[in-house]
Amino acid sequence: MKKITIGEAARKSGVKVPTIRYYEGIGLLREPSRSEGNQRSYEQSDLDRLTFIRHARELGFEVEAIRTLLSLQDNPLQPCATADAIAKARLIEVEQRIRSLMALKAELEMMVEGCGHGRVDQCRVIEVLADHAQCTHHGH
Amino acid sequence: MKKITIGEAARKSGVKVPTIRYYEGIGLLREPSRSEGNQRSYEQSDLDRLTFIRHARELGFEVEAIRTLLSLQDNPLQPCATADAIAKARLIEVEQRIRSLMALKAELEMMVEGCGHGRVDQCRVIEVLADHAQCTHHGH
DNA sequence: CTTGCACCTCTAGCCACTAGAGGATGTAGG
DNA sequence: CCTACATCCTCTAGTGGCTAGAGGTGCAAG
Repeated sequence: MKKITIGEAARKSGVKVPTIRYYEGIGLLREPSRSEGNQRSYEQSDLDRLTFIRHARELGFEVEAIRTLLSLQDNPLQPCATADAIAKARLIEVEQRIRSLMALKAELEMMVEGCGHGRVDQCRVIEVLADHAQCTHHGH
Repeated sequence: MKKITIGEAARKSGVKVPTIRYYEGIGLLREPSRSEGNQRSYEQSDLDRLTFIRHARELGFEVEAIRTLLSLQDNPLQPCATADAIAKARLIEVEQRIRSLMALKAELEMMVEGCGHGRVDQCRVIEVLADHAQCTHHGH
């Protein structure tokens, strides 16, 4: 089994070196064995775990959720209801966030389109910010 | 001019009491006058400013951007190109974020739909997280 | 043997708040 | 006037998820 340095692990997993050490610190990643000179030495399974973590982070899962998902991965005979629930909860969050951002987009477009590039006292951007009643979307 | 306490200002502006003090600390809000007992006393103009700030924060503008927008509001004879640029930059950010979230949504839906509610070793959620190659969207 | 990069630990900083301790003030009722 | 009790005050520290930097050690190529 060949030794993988932290730098190599970073390149292969796409997780930055300090972030790998951080994940070890918070217990997402096991403490790897060390070389004689006290340098971390990883195996393929660590790379897999790092890739899992990176992917989950990109999907916006919080570290605590990832901790749960990893422990599920480590116990493959358990029912997957928990994993399902975590993913569903995240899906709902994402859907809400999209809706909210669409409303913001509409409002920002209104501001930008209405800007006549004149002076601030006629600027739609400042005006809309100052007067919330002008928003078409009142969800916020 | 009637005195507005910080609690009233919070209720009327929708900005929480500690956040108002925080905004004062970072110089977004002027230091208000004080009562004899050293309690903050606000005016209508402070409420307007707080509402402006809250609205801008809801639109996702960063505090530094808001600082700039507020200084523009204070100098209405300036050209509004800066305000326009800030709003446009934020619009582009929002559009990118929406695109990215749509991709995440698709991926999460795939995970959730594929989950047969069986055991973890057949769970699509865990599987997709572990194997990035299964993603249809490779933007991340 | 030296150069220079990658590694080590540790602390502090980022953003925009939020929480809590410990104490002072203001107000309504008795 | 006294007593509750909410609200206010300042100050420090914590949140999440890293990131930056200081100050030092290991290791491989030339």
